[in-house]
Amino acid sequence: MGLAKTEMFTDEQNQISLFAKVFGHPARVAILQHLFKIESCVCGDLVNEIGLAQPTISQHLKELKHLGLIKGNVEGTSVCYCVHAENWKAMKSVMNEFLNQDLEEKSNCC
Amino acid sequence: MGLAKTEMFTDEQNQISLFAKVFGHPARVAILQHLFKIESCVCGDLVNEIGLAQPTISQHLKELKHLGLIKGNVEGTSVCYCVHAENWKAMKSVMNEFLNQDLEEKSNCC
DNA sequence: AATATTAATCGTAATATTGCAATGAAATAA
DNA sequence: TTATTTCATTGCAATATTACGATTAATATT
Repeated sequence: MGLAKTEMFTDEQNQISLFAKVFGHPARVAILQHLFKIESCVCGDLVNEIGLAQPTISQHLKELKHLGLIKGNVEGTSVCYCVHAENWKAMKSVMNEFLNQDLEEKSNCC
Repeated sequence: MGLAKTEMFTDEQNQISLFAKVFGHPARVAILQHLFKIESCVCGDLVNEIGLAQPTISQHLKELKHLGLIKGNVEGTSVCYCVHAENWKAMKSVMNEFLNQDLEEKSNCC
């Protein structure tokens, strides 16, 4: 079979894995880093910056947008993409709660 | 084609995406949460806790171990898995650096 | 030794992801 | 209108992932 049924897991587990999955490809990491670095909208030059074809970049942007992590503004013939600040913050809090779980020293058996 | 060539991206981007990918499945998130919650080694009862077959859980554990996030100790016929504290901490710092990037307000165009 | 228990591995089917050429849609420029 | 530019969409082919039955390996128990 393919993927596990989401009913098997908690909403939180599904949400974490959805966020993580979108970060699970270096092209999407690169896109996001670039959007952050430029501190502004970035239009079609993502295709030039990252060495992938335009449809491929477009597809990765679509996934990021679908999750709400970025938003796109049409400006003439080009489209301006930005990090969606509030949604990024919300994602961060979900991921941080997961990543910052602490191990209790008392019962570290391995 | 399949996956992008890692040469196209920075080591950091590849590392982030590798960590994220392993969190990109709810079963692995559930396994890790369980390992944290129990605050100790967990052996075969992961199979009972999570509703997946034993080979499937074993495969997920293998991926987590391969990335170094958990370690396994053989104890008789059973195996005890724990979060690898130092490696988890190292992973956290890589992921936090990525997640905690800040947007500059000055040029938020969208 | 024979049996039971636990977990890893193998093989394979089902599904998802990735990448891109080709094409289409929408706005602009000539 | 007729290019031109920019990006989205479609339609594949290649590859990766997921899940599990069957089997194997290793230890424990009888």
